Amino acid sequence: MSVAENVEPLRRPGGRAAKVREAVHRAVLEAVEEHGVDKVGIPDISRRAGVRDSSIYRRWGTRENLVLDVMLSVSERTLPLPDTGSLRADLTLFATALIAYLDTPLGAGVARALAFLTDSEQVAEARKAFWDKRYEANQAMVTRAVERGELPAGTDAKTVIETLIAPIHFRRFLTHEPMDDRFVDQHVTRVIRALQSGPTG
Amino acid sequence: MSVAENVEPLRRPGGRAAKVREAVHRAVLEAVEEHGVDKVGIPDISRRAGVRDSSIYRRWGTRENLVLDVMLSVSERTLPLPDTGSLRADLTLFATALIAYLDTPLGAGVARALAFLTDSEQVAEARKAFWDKRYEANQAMVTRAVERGELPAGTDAKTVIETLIAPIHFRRFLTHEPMDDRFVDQHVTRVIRALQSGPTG
Amino acid sequence: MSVAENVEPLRRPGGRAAKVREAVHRAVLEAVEEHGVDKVGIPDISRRAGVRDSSIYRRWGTRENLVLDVMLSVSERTLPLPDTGSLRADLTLFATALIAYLDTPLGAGVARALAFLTDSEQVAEARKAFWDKRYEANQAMVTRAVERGELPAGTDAKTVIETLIAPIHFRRFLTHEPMDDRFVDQHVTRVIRALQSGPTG
Amino acid sequence: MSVAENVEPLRRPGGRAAKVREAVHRAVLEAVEEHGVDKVGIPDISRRAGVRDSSIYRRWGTRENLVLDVMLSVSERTLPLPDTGSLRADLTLFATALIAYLDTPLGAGVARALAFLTDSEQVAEARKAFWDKRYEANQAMVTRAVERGELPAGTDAKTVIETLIAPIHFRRFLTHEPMDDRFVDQHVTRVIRALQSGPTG
DNA sequence: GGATAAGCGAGACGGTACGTCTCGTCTTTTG
DNA sequence: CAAAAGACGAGACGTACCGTCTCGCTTATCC
Repeated sequence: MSVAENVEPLRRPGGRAAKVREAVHRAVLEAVEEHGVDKVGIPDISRRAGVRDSSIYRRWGTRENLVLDVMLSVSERTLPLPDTGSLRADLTLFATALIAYLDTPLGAGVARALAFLTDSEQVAEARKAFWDKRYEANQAMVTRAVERGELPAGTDAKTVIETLIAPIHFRRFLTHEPMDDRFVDQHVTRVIRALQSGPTG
Repeated sequence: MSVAENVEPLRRPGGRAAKVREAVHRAVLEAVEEHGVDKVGIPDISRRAGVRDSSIYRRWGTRENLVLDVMLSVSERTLPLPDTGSLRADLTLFATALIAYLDTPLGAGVARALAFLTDSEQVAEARKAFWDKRYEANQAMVTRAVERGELPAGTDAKTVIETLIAPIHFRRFLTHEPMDDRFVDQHVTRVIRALQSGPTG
Repeated sequence: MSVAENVEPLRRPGGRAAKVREAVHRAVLEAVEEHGVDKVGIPDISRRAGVRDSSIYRRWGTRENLVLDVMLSVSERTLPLPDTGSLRADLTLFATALIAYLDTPLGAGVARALAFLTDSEQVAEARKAFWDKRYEANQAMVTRAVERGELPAGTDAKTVIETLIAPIHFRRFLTHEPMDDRFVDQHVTRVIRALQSGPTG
Repeated sequence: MSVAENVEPLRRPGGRAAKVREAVHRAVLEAVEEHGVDKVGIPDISRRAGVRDSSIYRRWGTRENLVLDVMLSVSERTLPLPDTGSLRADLTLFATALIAYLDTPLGAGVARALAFLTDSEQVAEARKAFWDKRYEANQAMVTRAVERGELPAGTDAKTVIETLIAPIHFRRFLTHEPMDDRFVDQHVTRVIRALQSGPTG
């Protein structure tokens, strides 16, 4: 049971309810892009959307629910799934796109929201769903590499993706270190090595 | 010039100033451990420390400054620097300790604070200092491995540490996936492979 | 447009808004009577009225607005309008009543508030309205005296009242000299003489 | 026992004590002229005078004492004592000068301070002294008029002055109505009439 | 198509955090 | 050791935000 379903009264599209929902969603995205996810306040949203704050509270209950709902509805926008015929090129492209996306207020907002919203049943669920989808979406990239013999048979797609994206998120959100093409290149090299069979220390 | 220096009037230890400082620091740590870093409010701190909120504002100016100061003053507590004679064992021990530390309210608090405090000159500085120290503290582990021939000559210590800790932080703060010994073992294996010379895709 | 109108959301009497308003007004009057108008603080009012300070700020914005609003709403309570058939008796009665009223915490409070509130558009307006009403309310006293021939035709009512009340306020607020019946008697005598035609030096 | 004596440690003039005193006095006058007597704050004074606030507190104890002390030391500046040979002209000149003086920040400040400082033994004393001196200073004006036969023998000087200045203070401090030459002229006329023997209603 | 139920606009309010400012006291440091 | 320097305690002031509630009206839905 997703937050959205929990929270969204299913009404005929185009009706008043839908209009309010869209206006508010748009407003939240706008606000997130401007000030970051933890500065988004209901009054601001209310003004931007031209919707009374009481209506927002009636529908979403709390700021957190609202933000979460919007973030999830937006998490659909998946990153490009490269298919160049080479694992190295695929990973490089994907990493570059991810870095660019995370520099987007939206990209950063979604990740931050998922990461740092106060924990609750719903948030945990939403988070899991989000990352599951992320991992799943990029499975093909790995499958193809295995088929091409670039990765050992039985390689776990999720592990590959995680190994690839973890340091990127780490730099982006924890250390705030910049990432240039050189970093991406070396990082991809390490990822590929990490996934080969070979010496284990 | 660190935040702490910027903010702390250097007075004779044991004097009133020092007493207030200590009480407030203790209170912040307590509060961080209880509710997490972003729920720490001045009134709460004020009550816990038995220090007037106005005194806190006089000294630290804003909540953010205060939290940052405390987090930094605590960042001294460095993690153990294992020296078992084997890179694999060293990394395993370190990773395990890190995971345990990050499950500590304090460990989580420090990282979250550094990661998510509203950006400012000071916060950026403090963050850089924190991570620099982290990386530097663990340099010996790598140096010794290189000397033992477990890692190629010229291996960058920072890269090793980053490769090791990034996925741990990623899981801890972004995906919130649990990490058991098996994960650590496989992860360390990947890290060691990643740092060898070998196929690059 | 008076402060009160500016500030008072006209809501259904008996509703919550009205209850809050009344509680606060009552509290302000109480406080004014106890400590004088310039010691009335929002926290005190808030406690007395059992109304959150934030609600008071929402409605009145500043302490000054609140005090002013209350003072004005109270300025309705007009002094008695004597009609004894004799100007001298009328003035004496009125002066005596005024002196008694100004010794009231409320009377003193209103006058002091009007006199010494920090100047602003609104305060100036309110002050003018207050005194206009005061002067107007007592016009009849003069009109009747003129009709009886006790004062020259064309005598300005406001001048009469001002001549009567100015020294009373002067003593009450500036010199703090006491005023007894003898003072009133002599004062009224001088007022009546002052308003006759006659030698002008 | 005056406030000043009570409060001023008698030190050698020209010494450091005297310097501080002068600087603070000057600062208070400056501040009074700029913002009015009830907005004068110790921090402001402290900055202006280049004297630590704690030094001010050590010497004067409270803001009120300080203001009072300064106001009194300044109350010496007496208004001109006209001597034109005509009561009417004397009163007109005096009234005009008074009005101008009360429009001065200093003039207004002194009167307001005396009128509205929180009541206390000392304030009451100081107030009485101030007005006594005021009345006394202008006695000659009346004496001469009596000698010239412009006022009845036995006319009380204080009454004359009070009758003259009360409405001026009333307008200046209570109603805030402006006073022009025409007002002064008519007012003086009324004062003179009021003090004659004649009909009393 | 008219009754009815759901939701919205409007406007407070309670509760609370934040940060600024002032007054007067107290301690620490310095000449 | 006394005055200067510098907090500190106490508390008012005003702003902003979150979440709740009430009331009246407009829409959508349903009989």
